[in-house]
Amino acid sequence: MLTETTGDRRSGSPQATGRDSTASRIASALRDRITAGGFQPGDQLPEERISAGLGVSRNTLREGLQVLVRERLLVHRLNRGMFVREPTPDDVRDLYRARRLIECGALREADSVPVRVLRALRAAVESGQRAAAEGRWRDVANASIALHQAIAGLAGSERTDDTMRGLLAEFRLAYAVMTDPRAFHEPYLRRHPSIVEPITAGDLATAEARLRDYLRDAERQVLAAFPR
Amino acid sequence: MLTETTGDRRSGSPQATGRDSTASRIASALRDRITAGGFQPGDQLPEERISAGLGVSRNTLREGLQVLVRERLLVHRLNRGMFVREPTPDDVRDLYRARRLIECGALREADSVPVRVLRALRAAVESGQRAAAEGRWRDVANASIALHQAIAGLAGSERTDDTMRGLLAEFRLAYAVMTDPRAFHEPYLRRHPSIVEPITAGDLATAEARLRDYLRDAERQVLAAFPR
DNA sequence: GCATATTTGTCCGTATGTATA
DNA sequence: CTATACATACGGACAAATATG
Repeated sequence: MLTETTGDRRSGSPQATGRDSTASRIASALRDRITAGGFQPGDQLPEERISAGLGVSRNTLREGLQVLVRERLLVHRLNRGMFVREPTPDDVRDLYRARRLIECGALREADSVPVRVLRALRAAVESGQRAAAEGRWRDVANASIALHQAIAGLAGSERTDDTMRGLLAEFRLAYAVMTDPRAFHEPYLRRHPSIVEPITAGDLATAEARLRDYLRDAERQVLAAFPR
Repeated sequence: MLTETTGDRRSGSPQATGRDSTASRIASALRDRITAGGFQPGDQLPEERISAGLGVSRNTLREGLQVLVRERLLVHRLNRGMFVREPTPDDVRDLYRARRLIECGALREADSVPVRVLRALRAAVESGQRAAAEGRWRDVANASIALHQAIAGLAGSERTDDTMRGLLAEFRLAYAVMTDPRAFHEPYLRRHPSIVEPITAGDLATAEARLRDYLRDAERQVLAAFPR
């Protein structure tokens, strides 16, 4: 079931283009739905149904979908259509390699920790713990993602931020195979403070070492959660 | 002048789709032309002219262009059209930050150097020197790019390779501001062997240190080459 | 293995809005 | 200020590929 949204076309002005093109708004809307779990990996996105649901033409929809293919959230099978990507174990290994490079690298290259990043780190830890206490495991995942995004932000590079966003979006697809989000997130939740704490203290080397262990363990556990 | 290609539509069968969609072939064709300098930064790509030149409909062209926007080779100005990106000094700084993270990180994380990478490194050094000797400065740039791509390949991650490809493609746009390619590439050409040599010897730490210096100097010089 | 229905791939025409000479 | 050129977005068409009974 695809539960088409009614579409959030600004009703204020007749054909409010808002700020950017319809195609990019379509891409954002679908990206949000995919990463929020609105589609499952492997689901097809039939052009007719989706375009009707979003209230755009098929051509415009296809423009938007190209972007998501480039972001690896969708795969295109010629003459078959668009499908939500199903990450393989190899994908997971690749994702963790890329994350190690960026996150550990960001910690190593950073010569200072901007307050902006510190605040983001602390906010992520706190909101993660609050969400866990209330059993909102989806929000726990969001907090974890925000934390790792903040770490990547230490590199101070827009492009790196963007790359990281893409990797983490792909990760959400991998999370979808998790049957028990609590069992997965809870142990790592506890380790978040042990990474953020040395960052606060300016000891980035310790933070990097702990992050490296954390990522290694997480990789193992994600892989273990794969069927077969 | 845009020197439209005649298009390589298979004449054997009526509409041979070859292997992948027309949109992605369009994207590849335009990406090649942009990175090869077939368009200058700032050039507009009018839909009518380009689609006619490539022998595809405007709809199909627009699908392909989305990909290049996502790759940052084109910028989309609403109601104005698509333009080849003009990197700013800030972009250059960001690109070098991202490159340092990936290239130096790849050297650090690597625990071994696959023969495949070694061969690529040596081939890049050699073809660069040959091209320089014959004054083919565009090929010198290509060799340099191949070398850095190979270094990133040490990470052993497809996604990292892809990220690197994107960064280097953007770099070609920045090179376009260089008035004198020889003056820019020659000094770095000499430093290539000093980076590859320790890699061959398995001394990745030395290679990383030299690469870091190299990137710092290159960044300075690229920035210096910017007008104003 | 066949006939049929569905979906994709690609094109065209066009109404409307926006910028520029 | 009005042409003119161009981009935006839609809808319809139809062949080819694929799924379905």
